[in-house]
Amino acid sequence: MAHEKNPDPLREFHPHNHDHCVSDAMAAAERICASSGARLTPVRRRVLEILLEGHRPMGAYDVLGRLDEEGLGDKPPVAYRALGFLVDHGLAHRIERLNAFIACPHPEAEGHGAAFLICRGCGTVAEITATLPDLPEGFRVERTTVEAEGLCAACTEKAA
Amino acid sequence: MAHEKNPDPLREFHPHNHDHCVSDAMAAAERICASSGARLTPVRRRVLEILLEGHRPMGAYDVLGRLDEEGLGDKPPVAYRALGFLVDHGLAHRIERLNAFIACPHPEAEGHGAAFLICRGCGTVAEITATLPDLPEGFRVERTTVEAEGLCAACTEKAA
DNA sequence: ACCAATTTTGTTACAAGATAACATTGCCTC
DNA sequence: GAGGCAATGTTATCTTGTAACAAAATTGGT
Repeated sequence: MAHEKNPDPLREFHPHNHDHCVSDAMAAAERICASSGARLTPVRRRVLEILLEGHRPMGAYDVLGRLDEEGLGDKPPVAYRALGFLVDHGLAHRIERLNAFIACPHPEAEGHGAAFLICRGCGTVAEITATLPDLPEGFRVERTTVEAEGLCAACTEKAA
Repeated sequence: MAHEKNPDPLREFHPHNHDHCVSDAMAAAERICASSGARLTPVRRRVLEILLEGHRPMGAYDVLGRLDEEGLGDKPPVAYRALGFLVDHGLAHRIERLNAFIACPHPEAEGHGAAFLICRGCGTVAEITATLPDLPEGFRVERTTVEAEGLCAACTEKAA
């Protein structure tokens, strides 16, 4: 099987073989779409690749710029629609604090409460799994946004 | 003393004497600014009142519209600067999912990790205190954004 | 009281982010 | 191959947010 459960949650902050991230996540995306009947069309697939290759949060207009270079579209809705599809299917996430999008590194482990560590030094974002504790009764939670901004280990050292 | 520790965290979802929210929070804001040397100037004070009276998240341009009606300014930086001041001093919070701002109902209980319950039915937002569990070592968290979208009890019933 | 330094306000002009609305094309099903 | 639905193409506009600089007000030192 393909997905161990996110072996090193802070992997993003260290050097690692990034080609594997891309190919693993693309394969997972194919499986997910195949099994749910969702259509991973060329633009959608390419946007996911762009996010995975970028390996950092990208604004919709950053993505659109890439699409434009490749002749895949130059109007905002092109990017927003593809990104919307990816987010809806759990293949990418929106980082609210950054108005940006990032590929999900392990989309098959989903249902999970995703949380994000955002390094303000280097801009790297790591996705981790975090469950919110003890919210009061009487409110039915449907979606959560959990984002922590701070400094990764390397940037903390540099700043010292 | 003024602040018990947020007796009913879901108060926002029920009828309550809202004048008390406004006057209590304004008094707390005065104390906080006085003790920290921050200047609660007329526009800043009025923006805080507007947020408290609105009692729900308001966009910067909603606030600006109110200021304009009152002759206090009609250019975006006027609103953004006042809102920035209030957020910096813990008197208001930014709700990232909504690109909006809401007054903090108990600014003197701060240092707290604020979290927000956003009802997608009625638009009400309640601020609660929640501490994030077990983030991995090796990342120094400075600020957190925790927002949960869902349905409050009343809206859940209506939807049933 | 006066001066210098700092903070706050006023204003212009944009930059950046996002979507509504509608026309067109492609895809699947019967 | 006709009808229905999903996806794309396109226009135009709307919302949100800021950089940059000028002017005024406040503070603090002497």
